[in-house]
Amino acid sequence: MSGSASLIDPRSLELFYWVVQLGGFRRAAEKLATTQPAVSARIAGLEAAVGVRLLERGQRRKLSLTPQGMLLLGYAERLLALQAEMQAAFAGPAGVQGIVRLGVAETIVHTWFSLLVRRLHEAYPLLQLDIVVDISVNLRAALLAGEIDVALLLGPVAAPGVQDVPLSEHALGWVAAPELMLGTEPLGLDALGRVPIVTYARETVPYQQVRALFAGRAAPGPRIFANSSLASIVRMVLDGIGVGVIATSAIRTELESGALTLLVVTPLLAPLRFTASWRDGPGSALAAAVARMAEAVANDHPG
Amino acid sequence: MSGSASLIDPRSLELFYWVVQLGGFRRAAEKLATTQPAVSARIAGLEAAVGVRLLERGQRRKLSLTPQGMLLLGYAERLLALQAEMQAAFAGPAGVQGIVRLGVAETIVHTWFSLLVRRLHEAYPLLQLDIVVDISVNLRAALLAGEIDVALLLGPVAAPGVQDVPLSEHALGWVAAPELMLGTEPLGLDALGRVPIVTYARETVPYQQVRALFAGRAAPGPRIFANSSLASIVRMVLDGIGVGVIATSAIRTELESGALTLLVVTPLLAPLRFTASWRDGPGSALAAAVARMAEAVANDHPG
DNA sequence: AGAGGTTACGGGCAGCGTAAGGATC
DNA sequence: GATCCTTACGCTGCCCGTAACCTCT
Repeated sequence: MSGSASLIDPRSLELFYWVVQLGGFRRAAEKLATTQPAVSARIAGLEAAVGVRLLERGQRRKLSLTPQGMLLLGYAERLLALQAEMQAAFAGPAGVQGIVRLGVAETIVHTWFSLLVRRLHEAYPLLQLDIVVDISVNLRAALLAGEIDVALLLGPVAAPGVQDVPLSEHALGWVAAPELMLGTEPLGLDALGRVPIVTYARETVPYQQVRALFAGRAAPGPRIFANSSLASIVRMVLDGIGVGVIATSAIRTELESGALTLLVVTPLLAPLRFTASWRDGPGSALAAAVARMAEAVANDHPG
Repeated sequence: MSGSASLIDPRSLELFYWVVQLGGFRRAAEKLATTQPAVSARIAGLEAAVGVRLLERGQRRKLSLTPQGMLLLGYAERLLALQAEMQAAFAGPAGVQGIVRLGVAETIVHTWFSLLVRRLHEAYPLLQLDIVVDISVNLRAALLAGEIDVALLLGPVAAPGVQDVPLSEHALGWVAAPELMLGTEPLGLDALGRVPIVTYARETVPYQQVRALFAGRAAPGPRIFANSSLASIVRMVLDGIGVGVIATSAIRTELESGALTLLVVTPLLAPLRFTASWRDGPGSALAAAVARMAEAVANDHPG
């Protein structure tokens, strides 16, 4: 009957845990930095070991747990928690090692992100980072899909199993190259509507904010140049293509050198509120440490 | 400093646990069916992983734990207990597998032992047995040294960490070949003292009992042939060398066929009280199962 | 001198990755 | 057709066992 062949391998158990958490073999393979066939084989081995099916991978491309799978998942969680506790008890900060997949919004890349990386490297010399830069909406999806472990994004993510800690606020500013000669007087929306507005990509908060400002006005909406690359946006504004809506903290150098000037505009744009967000659970200690470090660095460098 | 190289391997943790429990690398290697170099390597790996020494193997050929070793041992116990619980939850009886090193007193070998083996094989088809037959005093030492997992011996062992369950009693009988013509009348010690007495080895309970019977008597003590092999003892008695002191249950066939006759002797010898004894602790479930099975079989076959 | 632990070295095998094959929407 | 899981296969690298060496009683 139940051909219980070998003993339950703790290593496979971790894989099983992540397969369930992330809802797929492929996801788990990514998370654990291996390949899908390896995951298949290990899960198959686990099922052989317990003698029954653990996962129903049949219908609607959705994985579901068998009753025994539920039972095993419970043990897996307890075992992983205990292991994590043990590792933590022995590995001082200098001994911590592992891979953290970190998603970062571009604004943060252009402010204090490299400082965070440096601090992390000092505190955890063995830590490896896989860095993905993308817009917040994509980072959020990636975090929920388990493709990244921590995200520094416009948050909070506010999803079950995800922790958020607030980082510093970054004010959005209207900026332009001096050659546009928009002056230093307060400007209204009418004045702005006549030049192109250069800002972040279509799915982002700043883009939506700008769009909302002009919505419902009689005058025709402004031309908005959405751009997924912050460096590119800055270039365009420097070149006088239009006015930019950019987090001022990301262009501190250009503002201080006078290459860009800050316009006084009413109404104000709401500041960007970033969070460090990570999936909670066993083994999330590293992710949490990264998030906490980000919090500390952000506090040292207010937007 | 602490060159924390890799993660703590649960497999090595089990080895570490047994090294501490059994007080030596060699013992642990035996227990886990591997070699001493393998144990050395794994412990060294473990110490590299946590970055500190776990065992002091210096002085007086005695292993002692460092403080970190104590800490790790605690985690090892918790982890192993959890693993054992998980295995038990999944492995129905038919799925149980493992190796049990079983020590057996020879008297039991000659009564119901083969039935026990058969029952065990039926109940746990994947169970492997390593059987050692020896006299009880040696079995006790082997059990305490961790060289065997369960012993069926003249008990109880009555040591910390060792569980005892009583098995059936086996009466010791005075027996002789009919040709000796000792009759069916009650015999006294004087009559017995004139013929050699054949019984178990010098370190055994029956030998000591016989010796004690004649101690303090004026008459010269009897000649006692101590023999470590029960088969050999029976052979000698069958051949008329002398009278035997043997557990009657072990020579049921010979008594029923009339090849040996039971003598009526006063005073009576105390019956042999066997126990099934095993080391308690994580992973002892199999050993306990064997002991319980022995108890059941013994109850079915009273001495 | 003998038991216990370490070091050195060769071979076997588990488990991984690549690549091709279904199945299901 | 795209996505996800499974199967097939060759290979690497880990870990074990054998053997020689060291150390302490």
